[in-house]
Amino acid sequence: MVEKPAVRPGGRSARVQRAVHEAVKTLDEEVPRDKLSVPLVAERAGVTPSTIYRRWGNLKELLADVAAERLQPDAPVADTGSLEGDLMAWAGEYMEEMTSTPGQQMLADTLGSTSLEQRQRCLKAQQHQLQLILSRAEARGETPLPTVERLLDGIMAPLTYRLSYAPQSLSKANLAQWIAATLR
Amino acid sequence: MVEKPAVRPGGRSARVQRAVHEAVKTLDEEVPRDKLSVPLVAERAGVTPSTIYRRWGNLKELLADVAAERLQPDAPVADTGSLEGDLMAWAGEYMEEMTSTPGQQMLADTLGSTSLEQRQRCLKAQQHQLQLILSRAEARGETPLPTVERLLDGIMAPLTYRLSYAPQSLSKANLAQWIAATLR
DNA sequence: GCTTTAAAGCAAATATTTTGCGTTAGAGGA
DNA sequence: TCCTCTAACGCAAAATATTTGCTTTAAAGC
Repeated sequence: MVEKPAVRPGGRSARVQRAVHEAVKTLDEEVPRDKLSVPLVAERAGVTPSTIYRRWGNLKELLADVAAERLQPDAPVADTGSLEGDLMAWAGEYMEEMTSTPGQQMLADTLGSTSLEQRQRCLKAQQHQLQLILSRAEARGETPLPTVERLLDGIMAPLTYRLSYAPQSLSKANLAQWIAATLR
Repeated sequence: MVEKPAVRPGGRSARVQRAVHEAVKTLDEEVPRDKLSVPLVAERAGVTPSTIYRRWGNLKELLADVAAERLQPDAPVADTGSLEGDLMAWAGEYMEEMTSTPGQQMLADTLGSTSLEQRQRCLKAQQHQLQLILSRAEARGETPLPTVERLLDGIMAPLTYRLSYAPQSLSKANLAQWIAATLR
């Protein structure tokens, strides 16, 4: 049904994937969104357009794939010493990243994609990060601890909702309030 | 900067807009999404493709425009006799609509659009509906009343988040719980 | 090494998008 | 009511992008 992104992870396939992803990321900073095209990406990546069409289908899905990958956490979550602090640090950084122009693009790319798969990757990553934060809180002996689900509904959901519908209305104060209310 | 959708509301312009919107809506039920194209819509609507390109820019923006329009409430909100009941009825209907395949498409179309404008239209509509429900509750003497903002953060945000990231995990029970927690 | 094959390249065939210019319909004034 | 003005549309040619059939390449597995 759905092809895995890297059937032959070690070789040419992987090289092409890296080159194409890299090309998308650099071009996205150089050209306005409506000028970004498959042939342009292909040229920068040093591959033929048909390779991209055969592998990703169309520009939209390629962009969703790249965005989903970029949303995978690369840096470990900071340890501030408290659950509330960790949440504020992590979600605050996420908020900052996603209110920027490229961040807004990434959000639109993932949410606009036809395939649920990419969004599920992002959700998994968020769940994983939150679980990590919760485990640390548990090790510290903080209690009572909320569930990951509760953190998603209480913090990430309103954050994401506003990132999409009213990004200019977002502030750290908002975030702090959601976190406090969710931990109460 | 951003052209108003109907500069000459009474005439040919409006007719073309209606025909194009109508064409998108019917075609969206007939052909798979990746077969939907501007030329196809143009033919069905009885206009030339260049008209659509000049007016909407590209397919993505056209779809976002149509989706935003469809998300404008047409039916008045049911009056169930209580704030909680009204919220459950209204949000429940929304949830049902948006978990369907065309609903998921509409959501992706609006959230994937480059222009914030369309999403703001949807937000305005939701705020308006919620305000209506709150006003009725106030007339009934229900108290204390939450703010519209609180309803958005507590109910619509988690609903929307799950509609995008994990639609299969949604249930009426979830919704009821968010509503109850938000009114508490 | 050899064989096998998934994925890439190439190029021709289609399809879509853009653009310049002529035409039309409706808004606003006389 | 008629006239004028112009935004929006139609048309068709040019420019781009997408699809497709076939060939070639490189990496996996023996």
